[in-house]
Amino acid sequence: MERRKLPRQQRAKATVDSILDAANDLIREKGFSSIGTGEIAARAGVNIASLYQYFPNRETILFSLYEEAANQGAHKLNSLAMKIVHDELETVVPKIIKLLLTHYEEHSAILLRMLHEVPELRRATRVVPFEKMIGSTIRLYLQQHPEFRIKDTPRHMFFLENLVVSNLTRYVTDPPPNVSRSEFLTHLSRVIVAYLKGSFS
Amino acid sequence: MERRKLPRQQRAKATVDSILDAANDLIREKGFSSIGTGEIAARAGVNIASLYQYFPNRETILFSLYEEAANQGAHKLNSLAMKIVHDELETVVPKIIKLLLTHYEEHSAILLRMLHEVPELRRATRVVPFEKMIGSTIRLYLQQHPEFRIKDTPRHMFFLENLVVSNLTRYVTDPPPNVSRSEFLTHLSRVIVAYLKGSFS
Amino acid sequence: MERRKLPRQQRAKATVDSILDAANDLIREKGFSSIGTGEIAARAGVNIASLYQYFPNRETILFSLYEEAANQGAHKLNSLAMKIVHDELETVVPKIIKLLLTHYEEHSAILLRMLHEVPELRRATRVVPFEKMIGSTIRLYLQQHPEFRIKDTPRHMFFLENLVVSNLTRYVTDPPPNVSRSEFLTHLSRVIVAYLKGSFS
Amino acid sequence: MERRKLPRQQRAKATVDSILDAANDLIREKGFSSIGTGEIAARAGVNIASLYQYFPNRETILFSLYEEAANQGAHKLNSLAMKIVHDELETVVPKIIKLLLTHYEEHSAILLRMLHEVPELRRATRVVPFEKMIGSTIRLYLQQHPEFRIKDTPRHMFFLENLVVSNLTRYVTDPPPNVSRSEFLTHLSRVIVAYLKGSFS
DNA sequence: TATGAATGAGGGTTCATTCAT
DNA sequence: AATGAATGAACCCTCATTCAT
Repeated sequence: MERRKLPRQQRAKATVDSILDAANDLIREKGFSSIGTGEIAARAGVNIASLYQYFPNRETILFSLYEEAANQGAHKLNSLAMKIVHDELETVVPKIIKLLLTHYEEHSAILLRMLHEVPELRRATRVVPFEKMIGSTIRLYLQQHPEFRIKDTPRHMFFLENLVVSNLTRYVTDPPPNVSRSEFLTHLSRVIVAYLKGSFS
Repeated sequence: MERRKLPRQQRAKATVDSILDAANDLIREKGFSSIGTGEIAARAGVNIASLYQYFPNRETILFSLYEEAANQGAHKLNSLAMKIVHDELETVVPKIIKLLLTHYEEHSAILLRMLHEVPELRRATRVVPFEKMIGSTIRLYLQQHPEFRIKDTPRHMFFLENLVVSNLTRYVTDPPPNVSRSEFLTHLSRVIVAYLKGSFS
Repeated sequence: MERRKLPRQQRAKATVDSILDAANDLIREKGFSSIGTGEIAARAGVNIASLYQYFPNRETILFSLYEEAANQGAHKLNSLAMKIVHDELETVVPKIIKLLLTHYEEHSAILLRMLHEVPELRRATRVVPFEKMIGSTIRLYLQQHPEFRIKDTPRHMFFLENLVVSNLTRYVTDPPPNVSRSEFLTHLSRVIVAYLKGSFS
Repeated sequence: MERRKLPRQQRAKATVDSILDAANDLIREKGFSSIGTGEIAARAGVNIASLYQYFPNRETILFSLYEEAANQGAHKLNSLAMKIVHDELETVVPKIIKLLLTHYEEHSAILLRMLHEVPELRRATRVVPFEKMIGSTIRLYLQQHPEFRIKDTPRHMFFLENLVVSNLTRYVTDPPPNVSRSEFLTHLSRVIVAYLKGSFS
């Protein structure tokens, strides 16, 4: 699951990037299971053997794609969280949710469909699902705000994480008719805030 | 996508069933993408050409499997809903949720993983996802209870359906540690009831 | 190393035979390492997938070829040996040697070059080298003729087997100029007889 | 088939040597057909392109290896032969045989397996098989000892050369159980002497 | 009807060798 | 002179599906 060798020269970096880009494009167009290494190489304008100099097998290409999108998202998420960690809850949540929605929209194929459609990836221990990263951020937030009635219990973490991830996921992959983006964001944020404030227990 | 011919004779029925059973078993063991028609036929003790006499292609087998599990679930769901439609909300919801959880647990491979891992199926118009069936039941219920502050608006339907389905789904496929089944059921039901009673708007 | 399935119908037997024949021809023409499954199938006029229905991998094809040539030779050898077992040594040996030479000549590519050039075959435990079969026959003969001064000791077996096999082998693969076939046969037989009679010990 | 350029500098000589050594090691470990140029270069700690600066193709590397082992053996053989050319036959033969056995044992992979397993080498006209070198020495010896009843006829050369080479070869590659080295050497020498003295004609 | 046989199309991967810096 | 990068050509093998008895 490791890359085979790291590109040292500029030319090689370009090759690797074009491979990754090509894979990305093809995934958006055709899904995962139907694309093959040959097709990726062809689209990238790269010899198939070159592809295999940097990626030991097909899976690793997909894995790299996911890793990149997830890490980038986690980075954005954490940056924002750091900045607004001391704001009011009603302000924080919508901002976070909006950022996540945007990121999911930009990388829906990779982040949302890939782990589902290629279950082997999930089994690859090195893959840390983006959802877990979101969960970590939520947990961190809760720990720094002991005033919430909702604590870091397994149950609440489960529901919270799911509340966030599943609604975003579904809004992107299976968008409901007649629900505008802002309407969705507002409502979801409100539900989350209500949950955090413990309107249920 | 239609079955090729309906089995009129007893023997043919048995053949079809053995194919479906074999597919079911293999799916549980190895997932979807890795199982092939030859393997299914072999496991079923049926000649590969016979298999193609009843199923025009690989997809149809999977489709039949899904259809059966979904319809059976919908049937159970509706039966229960009819019986308790006039009970109190706090009684109705946990019963429904429990039934759904049980059904999902029994058919997790088919109902939860298959549509995700085999995206072509989702595109097949004839497949009605079980989630939609759940949505319909919810909608029906809402229509018969105009006293709820939550109405049958697209937004509420979206959140409600998702609340139910995603939590059940995730509880089955990615069970949280340290959250007991009954704890989960209770909490989920409570959240749903709260949502229905409009604790958020 | 087992054949994958046995041909039951006449058609299938023909397919298998044509594969084996094609492989045989190609081996004579080009050697072993350079021929591939695709080439064999093409030459045989058979689809590559059909080939793999009867042979699980490339090696097995070569193996089958060897097995057939070796078994056929062993059979001829034993038939002859049974017939003349009670004749005089000076009569027996030339007949045996001539038979072996003829068999080697007919199957030189398979029997003489294959085991050398494809060392994996030798490691395949199921392959019984033809040379061992010859050795067995020699041993059997010695046991039935206790009057010889040469006994069935490891050392004598080693030399005898080698005397027979290596000279025949080399005569076929690397024929000496100016040594006629009959001259070779006569001389080799004479040496063997001398060795059997113990002109050395 | 020529080396591409002769190494003039010290560093280049070292590079060539490390390539040859690496190839040698790999051959002992894995055989011939399975080792590739990339592997050799990696093991030698040399860039693959550098390798191709000294060897125009894969074959040449193997060829160089053979050439070195064969020439070294021929040299040892001739040195010894010169020294003892006037000794008694019964003394000469065992010494020669022992030297050859030792040399074969030390270079069995190269001298015994390589020409067999890589038939292209044999076809390369520049390769003079070690066996031919042995044959030459035998012939030379016979010419200098006209008192032997065995003359330098094609037939006798064929048998003699084969007697020596094949027994040594087989003893090394396929050692018989329960035949000690010294027993083998003694017996083989005795047979050779007997043959030279014409105990058969 | 049921079964053995056949097949087209592709899919992942490797290797010897050459190019460009 | 030495190295990282690139590549063309294969090769082994599998699978969904159809044919023929």
